[in-house]
Amino acid sequence: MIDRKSFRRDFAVMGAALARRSPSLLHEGSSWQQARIFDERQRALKAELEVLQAKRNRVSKDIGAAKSRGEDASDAIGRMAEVAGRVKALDAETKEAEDAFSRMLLEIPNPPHATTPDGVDESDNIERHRWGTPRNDAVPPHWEIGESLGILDFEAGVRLAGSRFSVLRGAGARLERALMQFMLDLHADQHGYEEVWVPAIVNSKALTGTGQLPKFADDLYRLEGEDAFLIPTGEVPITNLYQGQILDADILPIRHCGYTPCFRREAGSAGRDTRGMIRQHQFDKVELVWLLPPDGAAHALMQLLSHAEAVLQALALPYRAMDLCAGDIGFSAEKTIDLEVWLPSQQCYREISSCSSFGQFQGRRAGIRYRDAAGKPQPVATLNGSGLAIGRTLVALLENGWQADGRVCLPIALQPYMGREYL
RNA sequence: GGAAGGGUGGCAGAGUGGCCGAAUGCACCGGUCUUGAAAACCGGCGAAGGUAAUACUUCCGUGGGUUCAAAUCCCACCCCUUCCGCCA
Repeated sequence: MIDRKSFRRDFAVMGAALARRSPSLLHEGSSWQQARIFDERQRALKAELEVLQAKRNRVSKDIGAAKSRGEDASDAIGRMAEVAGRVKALDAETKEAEDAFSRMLLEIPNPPHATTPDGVDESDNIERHRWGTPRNDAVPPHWEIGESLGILDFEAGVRLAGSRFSVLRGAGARLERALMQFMLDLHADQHGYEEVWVPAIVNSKALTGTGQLPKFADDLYRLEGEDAFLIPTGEVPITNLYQGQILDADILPIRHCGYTPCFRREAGSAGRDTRGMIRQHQFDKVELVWLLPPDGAAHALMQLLSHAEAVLQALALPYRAMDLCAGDIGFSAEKTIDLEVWLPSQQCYREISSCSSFGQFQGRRAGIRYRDAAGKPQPVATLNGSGLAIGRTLVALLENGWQADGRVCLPIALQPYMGREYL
């Protein structure tokens, strides 16, 4: 959520930043425009209401005092009955305007950070750096490799749940498990994250806290008849661990890693990546989450990124890092750096990790605060990134480790977890 | 799912219509004392809006109602604890 005070004070500046995402965000009738209208209305009503409330409180106190002296107060009580009625009506009106204002604010995305480059879509993203040497020989797509090894079964996935679900068998299932364990061990032991294990079902409040709701309900699986959703990413439960809390500054930064399954309806991505396990309704991910004072966020994002990169490097997977442009970053993010792994069958880089800084946007929405040097509660800054998406890592390992003899060579780091060198 | 009890500030816990944004204790912050620390003593100490600063307003699980006035009374809902049922 954007800051209300800045919204009022720096309306033009903030609007200009938002326009970098898309000029349509500022159009007539947009949440941005409506928010301003409701805010003005809400403030005017509140001013009027508070004067009345003050009067009511004052006179009520006098009535109480008079009664305790044994005096008759029926005259004042009669006059206050009318005030009470007006307070009630005005209060309802004020609440309505306030709620409308809040609803609009929740629909406004985070203004991009100054260091987020201009651009409208992914073609405007800017490469920061590359690592590793991509192979250029002909490699079959991962689904062919997996099926011929008997470790990937897409038909079974369809039978059980429909398209975009898959089944792993034998060494494939073990590889999925090995990757989770390897990644968690790396982050917990080498990078100093505290590992957490969290629910894969959360309520709407948690999803509002991190920004998935109210705007993106269509992307989520909702449990029927309950205020409960399958998580689209571990970011939601892990960040919301601290929802509504005021944290002591000396425990910051808080840094968590955690494995969760992720569930996405993929509404609107029909036809994209329909084959294979690049885009599934259910996938596994190891997530990295930071909570910290805002001034450390930029530096922390670079550290977080390096932790995600460490996984790719340990697995000897070539990748590149991309600065996402203002038109391509997610709703809650102010800055995002994607890691894209080389997929030889497609001869291109594909997203495998997304590392974002949210500024105080999520801290404000989720009510996660810390005490600054003056002891004042302030929203924390949050950061998160995939470290990494497991399914896509498995895909990358199959293709990058594939040999002409049909076998797949496993990276050394994974061999202890797999108990073998080849698939 | 059934029954009973309960949700108050960082924590514990008092408060059953006005003098309550809320006793008290702990924790925390500042000070006195001390070589230093502890103890003791003195003072401070919830959040949000609002203001130049005050004032003022709101918040006692959530939402509604009664009343001049609600933490306190009424209704609905949510959550927690314990017991029973079920269960990995």
